[in-house]
Amino acid sequence: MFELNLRSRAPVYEQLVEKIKELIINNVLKPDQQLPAVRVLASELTINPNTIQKAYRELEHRGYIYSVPGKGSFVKPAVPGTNNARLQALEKELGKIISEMLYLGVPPQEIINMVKKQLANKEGGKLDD
Amino acid sequence: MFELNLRSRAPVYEQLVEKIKELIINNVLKPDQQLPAVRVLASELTINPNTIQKAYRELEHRGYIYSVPGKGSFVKPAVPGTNNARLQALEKELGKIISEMLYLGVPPQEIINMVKKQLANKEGGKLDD
DNA sequence: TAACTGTATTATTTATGTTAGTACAATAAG
DNA sequence: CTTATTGTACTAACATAAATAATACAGTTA
Repeated sequence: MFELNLRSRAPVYEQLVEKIKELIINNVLKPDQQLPAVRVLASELTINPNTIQKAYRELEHRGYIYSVPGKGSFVKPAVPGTNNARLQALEKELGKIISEMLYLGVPPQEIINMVKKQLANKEGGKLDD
Repeated sequence: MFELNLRSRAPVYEQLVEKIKELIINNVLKPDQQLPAVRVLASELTINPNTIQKAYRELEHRGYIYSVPGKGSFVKPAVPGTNNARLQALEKELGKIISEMLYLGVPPQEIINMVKKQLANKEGGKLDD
């Protein structure tokens, strides 16, 4: 499914959260699609099932998946306009990145072009549906 | 100078790195300006000098400050076009944020408007010089 | 019933962050 | 030269978090 960097200073469960979140955001994992079972994924990645469960618990807490005992864990369909807190955090992050780009000497117009280019790429990516 | 969240899961030295980096990027700390001495800042924040030194070491490694034994630690002037690796990382981060905004239902045009608004704010901030 | 799901619990090991205390060389000012 | 500052280095001790290991239990499905 994906790979992990065991040497990284970032905890394994955090890496898992980021990777899976990324797959969900990029629509590689579709809404209501079932995720690998805790034990299965643990076996594939040769890490402890508890670590997977910790990642799944975190993903559920952040609203990206939902788990049903006895059935499995599934991708939670996104409901637009629901996550204003997260959106506000993203806008703040965006501000930090822009500030640092300016600091590194990138002209404002080039930053806008970067964004437009990224948006164009994502639109193209929607053809995955 | 600033405040720290000792209850946060983020290590104190990492918080320090982020805060100081932010002050440098936003030009609150000017190029070649001297930073507080390791022991002084440790005393102000009532934390161990070793923790401050660890943060300073990290900041120096990332290219934001330079330290001279016997003299002090200073803000390193940014040289545009020098940090392509960091710029590439920022562009990647930017992509992630844009992807998540789209995922949350933000229209592309609104994202561009956000960026333009942020850029306008930063231009205004340049009046600090 | 049997084989799967998620979930919970306890104990142990390992890694990292933080503090504490001490020490040394370079710099600047008296 | 002396003194007080600076950054830097080192070891030891402690606290916390991450990760593993080994079970166990309840809900679901065939």
